[in-house]
Amino acid sequence: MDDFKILLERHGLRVTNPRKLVFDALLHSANPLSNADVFKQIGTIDRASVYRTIESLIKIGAVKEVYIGWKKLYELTDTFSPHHHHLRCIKCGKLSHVSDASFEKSIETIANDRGYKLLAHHFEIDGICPDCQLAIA
Amino acid sequence: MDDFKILLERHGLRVTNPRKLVFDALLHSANPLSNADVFKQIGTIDRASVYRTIESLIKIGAVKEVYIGWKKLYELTDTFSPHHHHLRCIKCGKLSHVSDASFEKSIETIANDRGYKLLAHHFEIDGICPDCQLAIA
DNA sequence: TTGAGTGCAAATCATTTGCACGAAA
DNA sequence: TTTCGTGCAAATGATTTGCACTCAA
Repeated sequence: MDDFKILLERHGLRVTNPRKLVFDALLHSANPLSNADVFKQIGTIDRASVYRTIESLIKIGAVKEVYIGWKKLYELTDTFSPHHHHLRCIKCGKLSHVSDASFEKSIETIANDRGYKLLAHHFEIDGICPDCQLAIA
Repeated sequence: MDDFKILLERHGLRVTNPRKLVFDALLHSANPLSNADVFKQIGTIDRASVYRTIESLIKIGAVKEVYIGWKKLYELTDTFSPHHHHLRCIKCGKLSHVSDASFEKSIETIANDRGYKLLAHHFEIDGICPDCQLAIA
């Protein structure tokens, strides 16, 4: 949270209550949250403020967008939580984090081979988790 | 197009003009299209029909959703166009198709290692294409 | 002929914007 | 004090839905 305040200040942004609340909600959530999720979870700030706050937190690099199950969600950037992707169970909705160095490496290779300067990548796996496979069988 | 008609019939769906037009628009487009793109390109059918048509084409497995630059777009499934991912230039917006067998293989490995039954995966690379790198330098 | 599919219009839901007030710096 | 950021409310935009009519089978 201190790092977050410093980041705000470094970008000339004020440390306000809504910004702290949004950051905190994302920090304490195991999964990425939608705009509406953040709004509902906090309860005391306006919808529009949630939109505007998330937007500025993205600008300063504290938050990033991810897509899970075709919805736009938000989570803290790699600065605040380690780089990972999501493995989603389509039955129970459970999300697992995936960190795989060789996978990340092959993404670099793909971009480099084609002469692209790699900036970002987005990745999600949808499947059925072990528990749900048992439940079905 | 004949395969498409057969697919519709196999699912008990009628071969209608809107369905043929939407399929045709996607078939002849080099890039995935948004709902609005399809609507504008066809011009003669209703917005709501585009939504409903795309929805049913997804159900029968003719069309799939892809995310490019955080927008929901549609393209034909692997049945009608080979499996690939997108490499996007954030400067000029150009899209390239990426097919990489070893990459696909590593996705299977990730899912298998974790005991998941792999159903689908979504992947996009954002970068700067060779042309735009030259233009900047 | 007849019911699935369409167009139209209205409803709903998500997101953005303008403005005046409140609170960080 | 002086703006920046917020809440409120209204505007915009995207998507969905109900209904009556049309046309594929």
